[in-house]
Amino acid sequence: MKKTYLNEIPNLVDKEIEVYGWVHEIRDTAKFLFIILRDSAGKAQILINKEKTEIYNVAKELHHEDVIYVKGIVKKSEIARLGYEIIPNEIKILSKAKHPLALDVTGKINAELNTILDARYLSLRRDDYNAIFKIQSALVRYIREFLYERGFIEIFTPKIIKFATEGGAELFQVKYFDEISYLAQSPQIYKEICSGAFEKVFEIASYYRAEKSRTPYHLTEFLSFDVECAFYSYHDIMDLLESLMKFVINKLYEKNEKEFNILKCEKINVDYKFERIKYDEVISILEPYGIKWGDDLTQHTLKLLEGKIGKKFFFIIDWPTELKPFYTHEHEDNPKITKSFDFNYGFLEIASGGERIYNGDKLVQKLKKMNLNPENFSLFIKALDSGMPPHAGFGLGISRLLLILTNSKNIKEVVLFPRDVDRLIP
RNA sequence: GCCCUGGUAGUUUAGCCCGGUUAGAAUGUGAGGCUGUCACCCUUGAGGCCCGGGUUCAAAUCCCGGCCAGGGCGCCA
Repeated sequence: MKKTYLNEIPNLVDKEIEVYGWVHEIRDTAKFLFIILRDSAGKAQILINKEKTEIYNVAKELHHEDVIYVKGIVKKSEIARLGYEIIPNEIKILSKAKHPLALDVTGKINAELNTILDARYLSLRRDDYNAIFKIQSALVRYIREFLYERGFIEIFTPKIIKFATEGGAELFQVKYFDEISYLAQSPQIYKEICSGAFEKVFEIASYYRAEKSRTPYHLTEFLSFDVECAFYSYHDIMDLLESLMKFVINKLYEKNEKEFNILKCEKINVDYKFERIKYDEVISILEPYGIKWGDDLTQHTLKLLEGKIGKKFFFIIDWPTELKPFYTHEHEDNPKITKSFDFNYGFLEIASGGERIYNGDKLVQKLKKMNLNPENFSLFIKALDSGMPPHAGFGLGISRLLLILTNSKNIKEVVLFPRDVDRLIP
């Protein structure tokens, strides 16, 4: 016989099955011992009659999170709240859990975030965290589904890089044999180069920033979803991102209802046109708060904006040139602003992108203007000089999106093994 | 890096303001009991004041420093 997964048992009434899983709950009454068994697919009640001493002698030794094997008959039950139960003919303990455990897997006694992270080996077994990461898996799957359907090529770019190229975010140094290298903070130039060959590319991977940020939204290692498309304008890219978001979120609500029910989080409505608000308009909305043109929009500022326009998905477009990275393409008729966008849900930035400079000479000019060394970009400049089409793209924070979808409070909750300024373990 | 708040059994939490109690509870864990439980229930045992210094006859409680955590800010292609 094969392992039966616990979600299958309603179809196996009166059949003998073999199940494997973890002891989730134990209730000990006068005549019966009730074990709630949990596996990756669901839960089932094991009903043990204490008069069956052979089985009871094994079962009375059970503790929370012990791993067991049960062979038994599935019975429909009016009394059992799950509707079905398993009457065992044999129980084996495969792996003992040493007590006390670091946290309560049933979630009846909650644990602090720090405890939850330290004991990820247990908190991932909790229904809520389990659901979050099943949603993450589905989210990535639907992104791939959407893009493969539209002729995109998935790429894998290097995470160990030679040059600390830009100002801005600090990079982690890595000893690379006899030279110094860095952990990539984005696939930017590599995905642009790839778009010059494949036209439409994407990558889902982790990147690194050595910033001592202590916020509920920043990590030193974060999962990014990057897209780059040749012959796309920034409005084309926003169209793509908007339809992708609608597809992915609707599909999640359709296919992963079980997980969202466990999390008890309200569905986010995406059934509207995602507004594209010009940076200029944002400034005029925020003028009463002393925000002026040229200011970056901090989280605090964006919270004020959310208060004005409400909590929804929207784009902020046409950012001042000096607020955007060196590769961002300016508007031809007004070089003070760029063909760029941020994509937000309320105050939280989820993605940013835009059109890129695709002419080598222009890029060199721009690098010099920003006090960056063109020599460090020689590969990229050659690529631009070798027939680089106009192109645009974006980078999206997967965990920030997951945070919103699962109504979580801290990004560390939705990352399996988060890395922040103070946490390198587990 | 700055500001605020906190740190009490494995976990979660009361007590702290107003110093003196066998430091209380829940859950988990050991023992026993209980008519099918479903946050089962009942009896009973074990288990705790972050670290260092100070004030005081006396510190979980007040003060200072450290470490750790959470939040706010800053930093942040």
